[in-house]
Amino acid sequence: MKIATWNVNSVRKRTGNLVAWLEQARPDVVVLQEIKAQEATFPRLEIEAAGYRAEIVGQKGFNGVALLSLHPVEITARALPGDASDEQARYIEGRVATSAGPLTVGGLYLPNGNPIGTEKFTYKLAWMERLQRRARELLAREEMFVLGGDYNVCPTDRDVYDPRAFANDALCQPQSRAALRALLNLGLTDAVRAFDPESTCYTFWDYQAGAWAKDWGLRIDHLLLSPQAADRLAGVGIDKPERGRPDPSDHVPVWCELDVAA
DNA sequence: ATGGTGGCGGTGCCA
Repeated sequence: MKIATWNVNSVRKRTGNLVAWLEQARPDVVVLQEIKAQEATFPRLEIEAAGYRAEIVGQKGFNGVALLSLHPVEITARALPGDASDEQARYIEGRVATSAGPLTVGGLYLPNGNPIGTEKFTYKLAWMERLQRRARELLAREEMFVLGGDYNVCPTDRDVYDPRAFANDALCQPQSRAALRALLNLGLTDAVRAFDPESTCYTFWDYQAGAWAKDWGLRIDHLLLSPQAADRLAGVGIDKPERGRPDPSDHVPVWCELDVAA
């Protein structure tokens, strides 16, 4: 089974690119971030015509996440537990059946947190604490899960085209990185790094300043796997050509292949 | 060069 994540930066603006990618890449499950849409404006017909069922947690104008699947899904969360007052649409989670038992897929859009020194950065760190608690709950089940999404954290300086330029950026703060490491230290596997510990493996290139042409990228979209999922990890990929298409998102899809059947 | 680009929504905010 192929599990993917993609920050599409408006699902309406990206409907053409998204459907073409779904037809070609054919992920079994994909989580989308920054759909910037609610049900009324979500391109459900186009996505269903490509063979996918779609569950969304929408928000007008900002944020918004979705879970698309070729197979039946039981939605297990429409928000990250731990703060009932948090109204931002940043988390969706579902379960699909596989030949090796249930697979839980979480899709997350982790707060950007800029600028540091503000309540936005505080919110980011608090959100990461909640994500760690959710990961602990899922780990206790001793089942396969994948937490995929736009983490808005560059794990190390190797994941940044110019670490000095990002020294004061929320994506590269020691606290952000420590919170991501804490998640990994629970026993999760960064799927891309499991296969490629050295290359840059960027997943995002800013629209500004010709970043794509100069390969000024960041690695901020990740797939974190439970031990039971990591044991079946068969391959990973970053669909970099998507960034070079007309009207691209500033992020590209990241996917992993698990050695299980639907 | 304190810029630059893109999306939303119809003005600044967010990334």
